[in-house]
Amino acid sequence: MDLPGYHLQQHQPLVHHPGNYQEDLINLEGSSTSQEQKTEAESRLDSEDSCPVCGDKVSGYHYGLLTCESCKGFFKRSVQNNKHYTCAEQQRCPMSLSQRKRCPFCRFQKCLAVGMKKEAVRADRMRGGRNKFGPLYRRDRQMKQQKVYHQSNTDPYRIKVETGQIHGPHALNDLQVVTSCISHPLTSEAVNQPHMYTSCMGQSSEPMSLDCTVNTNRGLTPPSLPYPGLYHCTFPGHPEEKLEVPFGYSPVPVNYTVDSTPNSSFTPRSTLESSPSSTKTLTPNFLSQLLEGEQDESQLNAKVLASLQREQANRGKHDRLNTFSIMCKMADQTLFCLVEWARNSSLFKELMVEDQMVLLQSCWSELLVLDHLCRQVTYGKEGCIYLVTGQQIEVSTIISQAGVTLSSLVSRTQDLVTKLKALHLDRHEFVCLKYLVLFNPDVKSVHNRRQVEQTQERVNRALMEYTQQNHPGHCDKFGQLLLRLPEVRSISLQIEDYLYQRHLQGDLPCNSLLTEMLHTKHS
DNA sequence: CTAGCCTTGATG
DNA sequence: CATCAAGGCTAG
Repeated sequence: MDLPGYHLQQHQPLVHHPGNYQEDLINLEGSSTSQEQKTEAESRLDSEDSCPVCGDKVSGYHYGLLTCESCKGFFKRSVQNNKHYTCAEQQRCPMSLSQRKRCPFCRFQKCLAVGMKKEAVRADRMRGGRNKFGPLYRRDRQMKQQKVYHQSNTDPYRIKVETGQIHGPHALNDLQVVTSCISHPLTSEAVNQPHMYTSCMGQSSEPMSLDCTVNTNRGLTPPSLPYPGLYHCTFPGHPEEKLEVPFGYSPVPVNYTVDSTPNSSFTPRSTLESSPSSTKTLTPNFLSQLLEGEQDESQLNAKVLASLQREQANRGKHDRLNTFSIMCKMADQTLFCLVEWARNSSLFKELMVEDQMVLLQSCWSELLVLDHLCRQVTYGKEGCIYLVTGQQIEVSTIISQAGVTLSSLVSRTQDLVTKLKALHLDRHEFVCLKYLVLFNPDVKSVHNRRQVEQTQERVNRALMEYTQQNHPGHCDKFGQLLLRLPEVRSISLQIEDYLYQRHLQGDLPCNSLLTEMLHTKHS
């Protein structure tokens, strides 16, 4: 079995057998030999100083980060000679010690994706001395030292998992830990924060049916509504939560006008109710009501994690989901929650169902990206990605094991996280951005364009007032937030392309809302 | 073209 | 003066 996109083998130059996810899982179940354990430990130690581009031995900081000598030279030649390579494949060639020579295009792309800096190649070819990245290297070194100290002392992930298993310290990388948590609920319970196992665990202990109603109703739905999954589905892990909207039902009269009843379903609320902040905006209740639809993160974590664990448990030992599939399932369930969020939103309910569908079809990936970004800004630690299950993966682990496209996606997204963290994006602003993305009047085939437009403008105004009132010192936070949206869109489009490619290769788990969304756009 | 080794020179 | 990231050189 191979692990598409996660070229584990590149990363483990000393491993005798190529990286094999299924084997990793089996090993975790206690069948690994001491030889295998040794190689895993070796590979873990290797990953500490292996080149993020090809996995070879690091020779020092070059052009912005720790790389090997050959990638340093390759990057230098490429930039100095202004090389323009082309890829004979799909621009996602694997990069490893043995394969790095095959495709200079993908190698160079990966160099850029992991963060090698063209600016560090000197135009004047001056030798010796230091450049402006000197301080960066020093900080990086300090950070790495702190991280090693932190991990060996306080990181609950590694310590708990490893004491639970037979492995010595650093035997597992983050991805293996995350996936093994899903495969071994008992282990992960010890691994994750205790608060995650409070409210949701008992809700549905029966086996999940992932091929819930997402696709099975396809034949029964009217042809005019090409998108059965969107409105006929249950949360994968919660069959009892059946939330179906009859297709003929439209909550708003056809002759709806915004001016006569601008927010019929948006009644002002008592001030006794939990208002998350003391905002003195003209529309404080409007914002707090937008915020009401937000799901509690720890409940969401537990729900998704439990659902994935159930799915994995129901699979045969040799039928386990691989890392990529697990990530897809996470995205799929997040997507499901986002669709639910929209459908439960009073503003959204005011739209006609057809418009609801085209809006969601148009912006689902942007909502996913926004949701991910908010999670990182709120919970993500420096250099880590916080998953919807509450688990964390180090960015460097992903980048070192991912293909070119995925690496660049992760890098772009992390750059955006950094910018949003610097802006101190809060929950109110995040909700507004979600609504701004959802109510996009430029979507083709929206019937009631004016209604969408006016809602978007209303949210936009609320966001502007909120940022001005709550961050008066931060000049133009509003504008800065809006300026991030084009990048969100761009990333989401790249993700759609990537996922569709993987889907065509049969890498995506079937029967998912995700694949259905991808199909709708490409049909 | 690749990649290992060599030379250079600002920085602390 | 040691360090170490730049660029240079060259056999394969």
